[in-house]
Amino acid sequence: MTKQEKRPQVQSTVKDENLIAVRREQMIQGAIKLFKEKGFHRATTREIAKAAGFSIGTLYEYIGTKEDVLYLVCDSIYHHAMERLSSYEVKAGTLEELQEMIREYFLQINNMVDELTIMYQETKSLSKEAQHYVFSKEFEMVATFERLLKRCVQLGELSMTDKQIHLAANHIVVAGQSWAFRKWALHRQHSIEEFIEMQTTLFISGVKGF
Amino acid sequence: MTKQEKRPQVQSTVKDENLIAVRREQMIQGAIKLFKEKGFHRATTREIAKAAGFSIGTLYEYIGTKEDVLYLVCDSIYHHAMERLSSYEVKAGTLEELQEMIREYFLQINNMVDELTIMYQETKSLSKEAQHYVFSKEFEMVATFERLLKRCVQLGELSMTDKQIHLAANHIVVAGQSWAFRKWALHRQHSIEEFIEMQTTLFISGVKGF
Amino acid sequence: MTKQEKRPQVQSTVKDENLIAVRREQMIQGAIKLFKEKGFHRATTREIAKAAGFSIGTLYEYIGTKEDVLYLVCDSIYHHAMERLSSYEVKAGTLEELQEMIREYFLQINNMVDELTIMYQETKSLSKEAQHYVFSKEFEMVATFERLLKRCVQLGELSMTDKQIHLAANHIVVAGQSWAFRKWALHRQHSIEEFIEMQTTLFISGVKGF
Amino acid sequence: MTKQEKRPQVQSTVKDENLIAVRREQMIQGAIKLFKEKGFHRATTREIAKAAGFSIGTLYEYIGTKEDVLYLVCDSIYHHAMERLSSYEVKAGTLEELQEMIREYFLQINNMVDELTIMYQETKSLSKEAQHYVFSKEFEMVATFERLLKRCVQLGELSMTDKQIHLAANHIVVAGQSWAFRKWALHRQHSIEEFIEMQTTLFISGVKGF
DNA sequence: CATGAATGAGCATTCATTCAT
DNA sequence: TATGAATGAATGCTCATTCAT
Repeated sequence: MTKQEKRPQVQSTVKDENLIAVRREQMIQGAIKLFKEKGFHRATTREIAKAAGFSIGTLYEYIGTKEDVLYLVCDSIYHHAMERLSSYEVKAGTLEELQEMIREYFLQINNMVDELTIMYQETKSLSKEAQHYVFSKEFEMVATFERLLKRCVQLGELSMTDKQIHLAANHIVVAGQSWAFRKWALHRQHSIEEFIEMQTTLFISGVKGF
Repeated sequence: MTKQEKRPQVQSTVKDENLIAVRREQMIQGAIKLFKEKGFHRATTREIAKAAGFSIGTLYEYIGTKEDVLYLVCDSIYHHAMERLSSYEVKAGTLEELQEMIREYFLQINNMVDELTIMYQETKSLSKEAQHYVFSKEFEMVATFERLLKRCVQLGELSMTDKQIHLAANHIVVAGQSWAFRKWALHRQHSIEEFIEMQTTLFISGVKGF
Repeated sequence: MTKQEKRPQVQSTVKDENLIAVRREQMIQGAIKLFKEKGFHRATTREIAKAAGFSIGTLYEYIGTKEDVLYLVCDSIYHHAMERLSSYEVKAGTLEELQEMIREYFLQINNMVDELTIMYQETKSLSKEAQHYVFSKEFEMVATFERLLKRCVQLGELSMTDKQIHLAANHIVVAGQSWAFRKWALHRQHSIEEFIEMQTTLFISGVKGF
Repeated sequence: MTKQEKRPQVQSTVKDENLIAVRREQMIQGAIKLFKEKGFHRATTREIAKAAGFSIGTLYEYIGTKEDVLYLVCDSIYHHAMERLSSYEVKAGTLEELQEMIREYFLQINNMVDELTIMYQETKSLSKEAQHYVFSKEFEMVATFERLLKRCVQLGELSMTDKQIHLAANHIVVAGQSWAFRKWALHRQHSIEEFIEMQTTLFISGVKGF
């Protein structure tokens, strides 16, 4: 099991937990829109507040630092994009299941291309602590694929060492991400379906080669 | 052949071309060191000047904008990292050549892990024009792998459609990059040699599956 | 009638119109004092803010550019100095009325010698747009004298062509201004009352000569 | 007689007086062209040097401060424009001579409208010392008209007190200057000949009124 | 809780002046 | 004498953060 990173806490002077959740959601949606356009650094806190629909003063009732907004955004993106997948419980351990999992993962990425692009580009602006937390979420995704591959190996569907499994899991995670961060190079020439199909073939044939 | 993008010009008030080259090199080296630590946005022009070994005034004798420093850095990195490889002329068109090419590419990335990480992370802060230029350089790298794969297909070593070739070329380029930008996930568990070997196997077996 | 120039707008991030008016007034008073001493170019925005009684940050909540301060100052000076006069409605059309008008105009200038000196000297530092606006205000002053002279001609008090009227109106406006911008040459030798009396004689006799 | 102001000295490291004169003339011509376009403050020393046809280093061999350039320019303009006139020796002392003198003065101004505009606008940027010097030159011009008027009074052509003479002399000097600094208001509607004729009439009739 | 005016440290950039060659 | 690279103080402006209302 993965070492469970503690979710960094974001300060708020407001008590009502419910309100906090609501306001932060507004904030996140506004910020995502803004960051897409100008990136984190070029977006000002005033703009973020405005995009969220409230005043700069209110913004600071719900966060401690500008960086908190970025963290909230990254956390939210990961939550929506990967939470379901990374808690996936391996069932059969067949190549079909692997294929299906890859498909789910790639489709999810395709659903959130812009959001994920933000995440990949801005993560480095987070504090070390927050960065670790985000990385740990991604690590869970890798771990999920590892579990699945390991199962396939156990069941004799594949033959791989642990190192190969680790690398292959990372590999598939990166391949998925590349659909987002290489949008400019890939989307013009391939549909998501083609991309999934080809990547799956490439990967499955690849790991069979081990 | 690739459409040749014009290299964006960086302004200088100094006339001596030689001196410009020298000072810019100092600047680039200092900036790389600095950007590694704090990233482009958090590095101030004064710090850049200091890291380069001269005053802020002198810095601005050799550039027009802070962004120019980033461009110079990216350009230099790409130049050193990829120039030789992306102008590679296909010879035999065998799988061995492909393997060798992959190896060269990955080793080159390993040589410049930190520099390339900077590049991948900061490119988006460049002006659209400079971004295009940098992307075009990367595109050349993809094109090189495409040429090689295409040759392999022509010679019957592989069987792939053009789309598959395009995707596979992108794939291998990304795989190489991941050694840099996923340092935190990969370097602890794999040596570069292992990484190369496994990725090569994965890739060659993969494309054979087409 | 004069073509009505649009008053150039000065940006502010503050919403309370009332507060804007108050702060700008502070700013104008501080700036006038400062510009008297060192002129617009040598006064720094920090000094302006300090003279206004607030911080540099606050200054920029009420203006967009340093130049805006100058515009605000010029506009304010003209407003206080000339607004009442330049909207003057001709009544009798006698030489007495003309004399009285000149007197009013000169006295007004005498009230604001320093402010007007600033205006005459710094106008050229305004943007073309703002310059036009200020010039248009001055043009109204000229036009007022033109209307008055024209009336005198209609009533047979004077005999002048339109060109002569135009020139004479400009002449009297300049004569008034000279009391401000030639302070060094005139104030030591003449009191304002003497100046008014002599200039009036000079002018009235002058135009009678046409 | 006028108190003779000492001409402020401009520092130079070069010994050859002849060369100094040549270089300064180049400098003045370049600077005038530049100041017309952007004014003194916005023109940089580098631009001045370039406009003069030599390097920034050389510029500073012939002046001590940027302000020296402005002083040199103002001095030169006054020299060319007024030297001849302000050393004028009164002859007959008739109204015809007065008229002729006014005409000469106005024509001279018309010849150098742009240069004089520079002078009127930038004088205030000079050091107090240099300002005094320039003012003293202008004072000589006033004094010349005073001498002429005084002579006319002596010969019974006019009847004026000393104060009236002083004011009238200032008046005519200002009237001439207004042809330059109110170019925008006057040149469109009047030719220089019309302007001279009307101003002369206005003035002569005016002073006759005393 | 919400607001938005106030703050001032911080930053990119400019430019007059110097001085080694 | 002429050159132009180097310098760094100075400046306009921004923006995260605070706090009185």
